Amino acid sequence: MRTSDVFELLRDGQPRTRAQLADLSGLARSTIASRIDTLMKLGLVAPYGGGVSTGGRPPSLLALNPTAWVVAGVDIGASHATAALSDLSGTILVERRADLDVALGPDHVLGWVERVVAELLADQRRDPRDLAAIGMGLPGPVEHSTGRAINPPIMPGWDGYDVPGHVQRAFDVPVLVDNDVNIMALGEQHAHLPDVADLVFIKVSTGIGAGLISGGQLQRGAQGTAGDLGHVAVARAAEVLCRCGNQGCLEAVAAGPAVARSLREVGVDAAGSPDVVALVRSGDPRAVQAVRQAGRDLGEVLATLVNMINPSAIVIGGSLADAGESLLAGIREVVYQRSLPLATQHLAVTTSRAGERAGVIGAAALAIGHVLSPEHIDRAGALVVEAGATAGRV
Amino acid sequence: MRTSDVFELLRDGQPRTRAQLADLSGLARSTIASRIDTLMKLGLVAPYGGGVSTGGRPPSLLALNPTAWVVAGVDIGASHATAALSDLSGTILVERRADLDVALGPDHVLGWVERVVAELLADQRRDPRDLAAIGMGLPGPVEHSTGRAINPPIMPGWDGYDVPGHVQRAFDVPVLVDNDVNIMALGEQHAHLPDVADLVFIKVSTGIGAGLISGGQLQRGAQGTAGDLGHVAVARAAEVLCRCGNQGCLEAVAAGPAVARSLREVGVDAAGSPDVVALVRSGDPRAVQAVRQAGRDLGEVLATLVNMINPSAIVIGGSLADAGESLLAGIREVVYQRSLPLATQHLAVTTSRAGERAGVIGAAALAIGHVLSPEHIDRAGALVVEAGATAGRV
DNA sequence: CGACTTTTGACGAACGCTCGACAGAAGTGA
DNA sequence: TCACTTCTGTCGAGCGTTCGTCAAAAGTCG
Repeated sequence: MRTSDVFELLRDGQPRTRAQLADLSGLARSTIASRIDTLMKLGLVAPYGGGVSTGGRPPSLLALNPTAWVVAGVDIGASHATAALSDLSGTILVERRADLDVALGPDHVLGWVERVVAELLADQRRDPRDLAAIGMGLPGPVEHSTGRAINPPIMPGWDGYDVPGHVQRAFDVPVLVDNDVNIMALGEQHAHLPDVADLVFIKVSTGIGAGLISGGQLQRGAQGTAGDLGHVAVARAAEVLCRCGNQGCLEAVAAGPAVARSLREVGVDAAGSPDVVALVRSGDPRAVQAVRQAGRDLGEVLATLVNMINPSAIVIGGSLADAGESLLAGIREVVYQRSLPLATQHLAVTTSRAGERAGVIGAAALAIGHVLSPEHIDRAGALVVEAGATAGRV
Repeated sequence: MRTSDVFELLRDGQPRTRAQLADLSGLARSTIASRIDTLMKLGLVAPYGGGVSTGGRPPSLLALNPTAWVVAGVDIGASHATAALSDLSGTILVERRADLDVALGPDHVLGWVERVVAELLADQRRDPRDLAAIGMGLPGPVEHSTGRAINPPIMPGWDGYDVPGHVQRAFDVPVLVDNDVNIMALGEQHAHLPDVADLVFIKVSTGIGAGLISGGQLQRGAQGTAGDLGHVAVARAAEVLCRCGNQGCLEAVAAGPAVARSLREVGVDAAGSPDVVALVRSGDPRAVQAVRQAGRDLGEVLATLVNMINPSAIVIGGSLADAGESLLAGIREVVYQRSLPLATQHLAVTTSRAGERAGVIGAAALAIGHVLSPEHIDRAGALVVEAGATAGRV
């Protein structure tokens, strides 16, 4: 069948003529035509304006049609949840956010997810059958291959729960689940496209975690616990006891609650990340200093990370990242001093481009990556051909 | 063509009958038969003893034939070089080692390589055309995609040199080049097969470097400099000046020369790693203590690495690794204390299984991975079919 | 030793994919 | 308006792949 290899040529979003596709693929124009036909039946490819005539009939430009299907991206946090609908280019069409305690358990939370996704579909006047896949992020360790949470610390009732199974009773589509920080890393990668094969996303809020994208692939590690930065040792935390029971953890000095605590110790009233951020924005020098120091502590760990996995971008997100340049300055200060020049010469250290939406964008990207994979396209193409279907039903 | 998907079923080395292959692949027995025929013409698959009859004609077992082709694995060190011939299972058939200064330049060194590989082929009475590919490791940063060294510190004359181009004038086969530590990581992965998708190899000798295999893939990073452990900061080195010009580098306290220096400071005569290892083996308590401390320093960095990329095995190699358990004990002491239980519960910290041969085994594995890739197999299969060739010539 | 069972290799039919050709459509330029 | 150019879509021919069948081969079992 190999419908997918023609699709791959259009995957970059650039419109092309049939002749160009034939040249690029080496196939005959008529072969291209029949495959384009399949893709147009699926709705994945659509005419894109008219081409410019060179003296004869003008060619028709063809391009990926991002509106063929929609996917849902869901970001479950500890105390809130966001669900969004996205087209196939990763553009968020509609979004809904709610306060929702993950501790209410999977039945309650997934019930909300299913209800809201159905509402969003209705809102967009899309047939539920236009939904091609669902991506979801959970605030704890997830076994990506099965979509189950494993020993999550803050999610009572979720351990080993079959999340895809539950959701698929409502929507019979692929459900991809991953850790929320991994999801956010994917979201940032999407915001930095094209050409970011090696990106590290750091989330600094109540805890500290990282999502690692290396060689274009999300790295999950042997037990799926890769990216656990929070409990790496840093010098300044040597005497500080962490909630994990160990001493010296990064999280114990650089996460939101730790920075707030350090401010309280010098008489500033701050309860958590939001207070700290507000103080920094108001220009409070003690808060700026405290955040910058947290950045240095973080930078100590990131310098090691840079030497080891040599990313091209480090993106800082999470609630404390809203403190902006103060945090970045501390990080850069240490990273550029402690890492090798070769590794840092093209390294960008920035705050999140996707912001609060990183999670849902990444969840949608995970779903899109699945449905636009060659295997999925070929499967869908074979179905539409054999059925002689009239529209993009799969 | 898709000869490769049948080959993939035999890739694990297990012999199977045609009927089993048909079941596994879902193809008809007759289809399997014709593909097996192609693979047997290539020599890649051969009859493997006889099967057990279940009442009728006994089936013939088929298995991958590792002797169909040979590959060369070459490990270039700073002051010595090793070249080996390997069959397709990664078994080293013959090996030659020589003192050879890499600073003599690419012409001299690659001349040696080409001469020795030709000799080894003659030694094994293999036709030079049986050579399918060459894998090579160089002691410095390498751009793997082009096979060129980039800004190598200890390889004058090699910067930007087209290594594959030179070698291919002597042997017209694919030439894969990589960093020597990456190559050794591949060698260890081969020695730990099956099922080591996440392995970190650490080489401790004059310097300290790491080869990272994550998700089954060698991770090279954005500039190809991933795995640079030597210049990560550790607490104990804070005041020590490193050859890189920075202070606090791991290498400055835990590499071979650093350990030797620390011994000289307490009056023990030791020039480098070999002396240190000899002293440890003789039971000198000061040397044991010094090596163990180097292990602790290393462990500090590795604990961070374990939390971040969550490998299933850490393998220690390089000349200082010959000091054995003393070094490992120091590493384990810190890693198991500083890393999260979830990440360490299935973590193995061991010395190299492949030992001095890790480099050539890994270089051979790199070459084998290339020639047994589906693309290469299909290309070779198409050639043998269209040519109606009589033997496994490609 | 002969009947039976199971595998093997060969063969021809069917199928699907790919290609080139051709007629029609949609513009340009005189 | 007409000749010319270029693109589109359809169609039949050709080709390779895949499959089922069948006779021969190579065992087991009574």
